[in-house]
Amino acid sequence: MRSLLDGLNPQQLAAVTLPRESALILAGAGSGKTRVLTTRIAWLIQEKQLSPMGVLAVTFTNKASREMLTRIGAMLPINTRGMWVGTFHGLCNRMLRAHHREAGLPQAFQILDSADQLALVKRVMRALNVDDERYPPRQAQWFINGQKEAGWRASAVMPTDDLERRFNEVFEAYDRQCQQEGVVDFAELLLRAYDLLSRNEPLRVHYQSRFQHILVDEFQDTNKLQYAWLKLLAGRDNAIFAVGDDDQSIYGFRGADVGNMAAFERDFAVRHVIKLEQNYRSHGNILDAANALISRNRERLGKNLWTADERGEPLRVYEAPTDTDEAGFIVDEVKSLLREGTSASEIALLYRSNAQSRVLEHALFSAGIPYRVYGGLRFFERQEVKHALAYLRMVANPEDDGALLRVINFPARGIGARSIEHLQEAGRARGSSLWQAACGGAVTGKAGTAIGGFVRLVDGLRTQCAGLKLPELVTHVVEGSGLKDHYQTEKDGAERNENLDELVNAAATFVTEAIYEAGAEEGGTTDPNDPLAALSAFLAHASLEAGEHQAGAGQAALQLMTVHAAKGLEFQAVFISGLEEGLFPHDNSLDENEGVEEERRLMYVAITRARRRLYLSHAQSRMLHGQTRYHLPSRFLEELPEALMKRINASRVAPWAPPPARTGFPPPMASRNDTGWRVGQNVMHPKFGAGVIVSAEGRGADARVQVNFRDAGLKWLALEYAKLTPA
DNA sequence: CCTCATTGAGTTTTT
DNA sequence: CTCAATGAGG
Repeated sequence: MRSLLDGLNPQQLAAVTLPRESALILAGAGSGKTRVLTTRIAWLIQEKQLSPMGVLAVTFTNKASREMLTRIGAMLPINTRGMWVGTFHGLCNRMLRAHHREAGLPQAFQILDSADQLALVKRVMRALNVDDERYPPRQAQWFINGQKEAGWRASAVMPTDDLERRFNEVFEAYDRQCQQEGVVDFAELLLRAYDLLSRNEPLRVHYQSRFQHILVDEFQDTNKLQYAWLKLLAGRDNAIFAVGDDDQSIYGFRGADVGNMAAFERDFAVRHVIKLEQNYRSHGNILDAANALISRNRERLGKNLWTADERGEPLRVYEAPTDTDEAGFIVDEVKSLLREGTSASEIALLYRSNAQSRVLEHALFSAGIPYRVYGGLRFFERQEVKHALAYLRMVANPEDDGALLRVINFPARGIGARSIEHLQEAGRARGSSLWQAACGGAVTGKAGTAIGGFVRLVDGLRTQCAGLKLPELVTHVVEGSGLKDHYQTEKDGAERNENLDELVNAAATFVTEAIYEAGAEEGGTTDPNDPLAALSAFLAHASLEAGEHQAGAGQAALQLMTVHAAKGLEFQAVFISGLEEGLFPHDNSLDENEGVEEERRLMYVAITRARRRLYLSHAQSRMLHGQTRYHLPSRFLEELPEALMKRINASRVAPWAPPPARTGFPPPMASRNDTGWRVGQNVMHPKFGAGVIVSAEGRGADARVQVNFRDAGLKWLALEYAKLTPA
């Protein structure tokens, strides 16, 4: 019989078979970290007679947790359903559903996604009369999430300035409103689960004695609250097996704290730190480039990837005059890769920000190459789906003001802004939900009649749905709400109605596949046969897995995504485009603490996605926000060893050839000025260093140019005095 | 109350 | 440029 441990290298084997004690596994890119995680779980169950229910395995994405379950299922003859393998949010949701009473939540509590949350923040701010010019709702949302992720409620926050004081008032009112409506945001799922365990000793003891082994994937991405939750579950006796890579920490901007790795070593007196440094993914040149780049970072735990594989090809570097040319180059190369037999789905086009996908898409579309963009609008975030979900939320819990506001006048039934304001005033006056205000006939007159119609509609749906199974229930709501009819008559409604049908399918799939895992927790109150519980579980699924339900996923298509979205994936050939100062590294990250280091890690992640071939490209000029912008090549290009690279265009494009005119457009205002310098030209200044000319004006003694310096920023220079040299 | 036009802002993002 | 959010007019 084939052993679980066959084919593991010594480090992997050591990690998999560690005794029951906390350990940190530093797993480099492509070093087989998922294999180690899943094999350890299987090994514990098979060789150490650990019950599958004694394992808690946490990941960040649904995809990763599904992958883990699939692999465990392939290794062991057990039913993985019901195992506690999931995302932080998914597992907290599960815990809160099972103990909603102890957690102070209604049985049918709903989960707000970011958009729902922002809407609620805005609503609260309006109620508090907060000036949204001085206090932008987005920032308030960011503040609230930041506090929660650090483990703080509004009552515990010590505001340091006026802005924070105001935001904290919003925070407090927001949480009160959430409680009244019976809704929780993503961060609240974690905070509430943490509070539940820390306050409820019997429950804590119960889970602590159950989860003898806790395994954490992508540990470098945990935030303070997630770490605290893990510590609570670990208690004194349980072992945490943390797998992570500090070099791939790219979510610092949203609260991930690499410091948790050091804290973990200290707090858990970790004796075994195992480094997985053998890379099974990339050719030598690619790996060397990645190593050279990341060695520039100061804050590292230290790790050097190596491969037994051959050196492979050099990295191909291309400098294009414009973003359009860059896209054209990429399309040409893609075509030849496809001709050579590389599968389209094995080719990835990566970029730093989503806005950059447009040019690439345009070029690919014109060339007739099938592609798929990740990170677009997700299924459960589509307008029509959100509307249907809002009706479903009203069925599950009519106190949900957010859901009510979304659909009270959709499809239009004559309830305008004024009527809604009246309703909100009434709700505020009685301290009740909008639904109760509406039922109580708080608004009179013509508007009252319309509102009454809405109340009867929702009441009708609620009674009619009482005995229905989930898929029928969804069908009934989609039709009974009038959404179907509404989109039937709208001109672009056909696709929307297809998505509504797809929602019914999603509900049917959910029932057969997912629901029973959530039910029947010991000590819990969730009954899988209770239709309300089923509906709540489905709605939670919709919030927590917004992205997973995508059409046309399986087809052979080129993969377009941001570098962030590419983490964890690998491809035969990878293009990293837009390697320009200001874009990658991004301007907005440069002034942040360690911002450049995080950008560099991002670049490291990008490089290490490639197995065999890696293209790096940049453009001298680029359309950004409707304007032509000129950027210097990214510093990251200079940080890669020249010996590993092949500049494939050196002969084709002279350094300061004017960008060719685009057909149908006036030529970029580059060439025509009297200063003797060209916009877009790279220059050197004795004091300010490297820069690029952004604009130029005047002549003779008045001639001056505006230069964007990499380090010194934007400057106007009088050419009579400035010692500018071409670079 | 609804539709069209103007204005303004615009990293990365999973849950 | 392109989307979202406001404001004027039907």
